[in-house]
Formats: sequence, C-alpha cells, structure tokens
Amino acid sequence: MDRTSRRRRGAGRPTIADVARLAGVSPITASRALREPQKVSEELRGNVAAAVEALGYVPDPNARALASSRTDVIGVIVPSLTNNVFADVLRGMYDALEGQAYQIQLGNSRYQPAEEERLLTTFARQKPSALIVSGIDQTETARAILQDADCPVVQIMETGPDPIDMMVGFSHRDAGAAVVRHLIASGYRRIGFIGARMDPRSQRRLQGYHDAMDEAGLGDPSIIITTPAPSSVTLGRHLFRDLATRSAGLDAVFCNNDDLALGALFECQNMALPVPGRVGIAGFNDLEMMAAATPSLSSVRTYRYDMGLLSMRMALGAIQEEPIEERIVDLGFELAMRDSTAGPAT
Amino acid sequence: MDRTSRRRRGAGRPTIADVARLAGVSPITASRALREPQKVSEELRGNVAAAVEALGYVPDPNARALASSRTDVIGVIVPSLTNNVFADVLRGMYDALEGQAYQIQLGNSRYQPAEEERLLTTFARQKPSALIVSGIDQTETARAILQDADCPVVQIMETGPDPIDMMVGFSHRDAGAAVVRHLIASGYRRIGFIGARMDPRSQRRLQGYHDAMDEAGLGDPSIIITTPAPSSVTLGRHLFRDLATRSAGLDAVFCNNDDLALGALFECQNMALPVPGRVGIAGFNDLEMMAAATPSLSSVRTYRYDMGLLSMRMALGAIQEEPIEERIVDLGFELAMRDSTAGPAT
DNA sequence: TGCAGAAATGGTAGCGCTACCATTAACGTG
DNA sequence: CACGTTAATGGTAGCGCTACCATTTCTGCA
Repeated sequence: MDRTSRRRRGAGRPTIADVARLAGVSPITASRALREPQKVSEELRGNVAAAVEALGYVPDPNARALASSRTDVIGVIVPSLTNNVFADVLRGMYDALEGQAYQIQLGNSRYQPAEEERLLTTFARQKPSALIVSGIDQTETARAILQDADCPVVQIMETGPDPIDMMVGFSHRDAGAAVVRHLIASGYRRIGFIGARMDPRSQRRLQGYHDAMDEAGLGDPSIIITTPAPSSVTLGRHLFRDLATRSAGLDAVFCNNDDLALGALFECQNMALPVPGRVGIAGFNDLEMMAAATPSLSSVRTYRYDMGLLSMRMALGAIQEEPIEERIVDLGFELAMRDSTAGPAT
Repeated sequence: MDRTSRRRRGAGRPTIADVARLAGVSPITASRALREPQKVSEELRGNVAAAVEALGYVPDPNARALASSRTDVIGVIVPSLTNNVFADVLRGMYDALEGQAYQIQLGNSRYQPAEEERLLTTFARQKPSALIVSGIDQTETARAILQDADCPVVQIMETGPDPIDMMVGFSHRDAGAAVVRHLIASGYRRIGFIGARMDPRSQRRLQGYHDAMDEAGLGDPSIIITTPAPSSVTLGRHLFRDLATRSAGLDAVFCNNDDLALGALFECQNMALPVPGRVGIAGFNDLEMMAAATPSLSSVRTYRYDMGLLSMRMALGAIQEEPIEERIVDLGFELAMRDSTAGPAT
C-alpha cells in the first residue's frame, strides 16, 4: 500500500538500494562497485554485478547529478548546423568520445552572440563536465559564464591571443593571405573577393586577402563584394556575376567558402568564361566536392575533423586532470591548389 | 563554519529556499511562482520575482528532474550529421522550439541500429519529455525502449504502417518511382540507378525505380550500381563512370541522392557527354546547389525542414496533452525537373 | 607480537527541488 | 447562517544517488 503511492512518483524502477539489498552490501558499496570498481573487492563486485543484471538496474543520471553536482554531459556550441564544416568537426568529437561515458549536448547559436549567451546559461546550469565553443569572439557575458562554469573550456575553429582556457584552431587571416599569394604567384592580377555571412572568421580571411593584395600593390576595394546573407551556391553565382559584370579585367576570385566557389564555377560555365584560363577560382575549407568538380577547384584544406577530435581529447584530458601540455594548439592549414587556379591563358 | 563544508558540495549558489526566505514565502510557493504563475497571487509572484532577481537565482535542472521525474530535454536521434538532409531537419526542429523551454539532446546513430539502441537507452534514462527518431526500421529492442519510455515518440523521414506513436514523413518508394516515370516520359529508355550507403530509405527508393522500370518494360538489373560506402561527389563520379563504361546505350541515371548526381554531372563534363542530350541526370532531395548547377540538375524536393518543424510541434502538442489529430502525417514530395532531364537529343 | 598504515566497507546526511496532502481564507448559495 | 467550493498557501517527505567521515579488516614491518 505504501508502494502504491510510491509508484506514482518514480516509475517503480529498481534503485541502487534494491541492488545493494540483493547483493547483500550497503548502497554506497554498490555505488562504488559501479563507479570505481577497483575500490571494491572482487567478490562484492561480482555480487553487485549479478544483482544489477538480475534487476535490470540502470542508474538515474539525474539523481547522480544532484548528489555529485556533475554530469557526464559535454556541452558543444556551434554557430550553424547547415554548414558542412561543423558536421566534420562534430564527427571528430563523436569519434573522440568512442567508448567514453560522456555525452554531447549540442547547441546551435545561429551566429548570434545573444543566442550563444542564452545557450551557455542553460548549459552551465546543468554542471557539464566540459564546454566547447566555436570561435574566439564571445561577448563579455559569455566569457564570464564560461569562466564561472568550473569545468574545462575549449574554444575551437581559430586561434587567438587570449584563451579562456584552451584553444584549438588555426589562423584564418594567414590562410586567406596564403591563397591569395598563390593566386598572385600563378599570374593572376585582378583578384576579386567574394564573401557571404561575414562572421568574424570570414572577416579575418578578408583581412588576409588585404594583406596579400596590399603587399603586392594590387589592392583595390572595388573588386570586393560581400553580403551578410548566408552562403549558398546560388548566392555564389549571383555575387560572381555582379562582380564580373562591374569589374572589367577581373581574372580571379577568392571565395570566402566552397559553396560560393562552386557557384562561381557554375556561373563561369553559364557565362562561357573558361576556368582557369579566363578566370581563376579558389574557395575555402576544401569540402569533398572541390576535388571532384570539372575543372577541379582549388581550396584551403582545414583540419575540421581534427579540430573536433583534438578539442574533445583536450577536454577529456582536463576532466581527468591530466596535465595540460599546450593551451593553444594551432593545427594550421594546407593549400589544395588544383586546376581552377592553374593560371591565366597567355 | 558550517558553510565551509557545505560549499564543497554545491557551488554555493542560491537555492529556491534562499529565494523563498527573501520573498517571505514558503519554498513551495516560490517554486510555484516560477512554474505555474497563475496559481500564485500577483503580490507574492512579484516578491518572488524580485528575490530571484536580487539573488541571481537559477533553478537547478538536475534537482528539478529528480523531484519531478521529468526533464525539459527532447531527445533526437539522426543517422548522420554529415548529411545536409538532417541539417535541414534539425533547423526545422530548432525553429519549432523557438521560445519554448525545451532543449534538444542530439544523438548520432551513424546508420547503425546497435548504436541507436545504445543511444536510446541513454536517452530514456534521463526521462526526456519526448523522443524523435529517424526512420521506421528500429530493432525490436529499440521499439521496446521507445514504448517503455513513457513519453511522446515521433518517427520522422518516412511513413509506414505501424507507428510506435506518431510519424511524419513521406514515401521514398513513391518518390523514387515518380522520378523514374518522369525520365521515361521525357524519352529516356536505358535509365541506370546509382546508389550509395543503401540504408533502408535508399532501398525503398530503389524499389520505386524497379516499380517504374518494370511497369514500362524497361527493367534491366545490369544498369543498377550500388555500394554500401557513404555517398560523396567523388563516389558519384566513379560510379557513373563505371556504369557508363560497362553499359552501352545508357542514356540517363537516377541517383540515390544529390551528391551522387553532382558527381555524375562532373564526370559527364569530364567525359564530354552532353547533359541532357546524351545523358539525363536526376538526383534526390533537391539540395540548394541543384538549381544552381550548369546545367541545372533535376531532383525530388523533400520537405526536410517541415518534417523537423512538424515533428517537433507534434511532440510539443503531445507533451501538453493536446489531442492528437493525426498519428501519421505524409508530407509528400515534389518533382523539381530541370534542364538535366530535358530529354535525349533527337 | 604489536602497531602504523592501507584497503575495504558502511552510516549518515544531505544535493535542490517538487508531489502530495493539509490548512486557511474568501466566496457564494439555499 | 451553516455548508460546500474554490483559491491561495504551506508542511512534510521524499526523488535516487553520492560526499564525507567513521569503522573494520587486513597487511607488512620493526
């Protein structure tokens, strides 16, 4: 009868007390047998395991979290899910968690700092084991939340001077400059810039473009076209067409990302402009399709999977209080220069 | 002094008891003021709100979950994150949650039923408010977990006869058949099938291909090529090349998805086979790039965003115990037939 | 043989919140 | 005006687990 009223609350599932009773040990020993087996004698460990099996016991993560004020959740905030870039990053993270008892709680900030703050507030309440955030441009409030969260924090996608805790990424500015220098070395001179979304990392790639153009004395603001609109292949077509129409002599474009570059290629095919002879095209990120295009498209390979994998490994290491070797890891980038930037026809 | 030892456990954050004390009410009234404001007089509600503000109180979701045996988490399991298809679905889900106090917990089953079971076990323990899973081919164990989870369940991406609870999707078989019928109507005869991954939904699209080919008397197993490998543009190139090389007279291909179709287009350009005159190409899903390609690529538009949005709305409705109008919602599909299937050159 | 120290186990007391029921006050209604 | 009804508030008792400390048992070594 007491049981009836009790059942209304819980679902009547076995608790660790039931396991302990059946195994003939105290609840705390049963708890230890599950969490720190090496601290329990082999005999009792076996009894507990048998009881767990017999009852079909599964621990309640909420009770565990309340009692220990920590969860097995690792909060991850990315600015976009539509973007293939983050899909690769997430793949790396999930792979790093293989066989680990942690779970990812994913948040999508949609490139909005206010949304990031809101998500961080929600995540921090849950006492996560670690937090991983994208970029280095958190608001003051967001930084404060991360600092107070009392768990390891990893910033990913780019590197900068002032990590909240740990960082793994690369320099978008250097990468942008490197592509443009390559275009110049290939013989292109009127090199336009096409950019969409223009989030902070895009801005820094544009900085790199400026660096390279200015040092070669080729800088010209009129061959830059950007929009805050989200990137797409169609947008790449439109932006390229606009730029090509208004800028006489344009002989190459550096696109902020690969979708835009693919769009530029399609528009060149549409306008019957030979690539790379009449127009050189370079993208950014080196998504899988770039190598498969006809002609193959140049891009900058970024180590997205590795950023995901390594950031998660760094987080796990810090959770387990292993010494931190390096707080800032720069994974660099690699130029993947293909047919689309082979040089102008002579 | 008592405080010192207490601080070790919790982080010393204010609790609802602190709020209640400051507001001059009992803890339970403070709790109600936050969760069911209409049950508390306006005066006390104001006092509680002021106390919350003054202390910077944030409720502990873990304690809340333990006491009420429910969380504000909605578990979502998708088979892939690399796939743009699910990015759109997730966007719809997040949009449906706008302004709601629920959170998504995302799991990636990687197209592995065993992984799905594992994730469901983990999710179910947490007493989620709802669960959303992809596809209709759950294992017996997975179905049992979902049934026992004691929360609304929505299966998405396709429809079928035997919903666990609710369902929103469309018929992949009908969609596959519809494209192929269109290709036949456009004048193509030797229509090949190119498929990667071959998960259950891909299998059903292939079924549809068979339906249409057989009813036209054009069926020929030798012009079907499939692989369990994950889809990619490069793979599309390779598979198309293999198929075109070995099948004389091939005049069109229906690709399992858009990545493969794009790869087929690139390979046609590479092999100098005019599209659509010499080869017709159709994909599946109608990703954004399809309309932007040169020539524009035909595909089947699927309502991915809407599946995400609606599935979440159905889940929310069921959580709030609104009456369920329809358990199975078929959102259908639409043929997006473009230049790449304009018909063979005569 | 005695004893310090480690290893194994258990008792107690919450973690912060809410379900459940009880109580009180305010309001008709016949 | 007694009595049921509703609205507003509070007291009690956990939810299921683990931190903390205490206790017991087992080593190894002087």
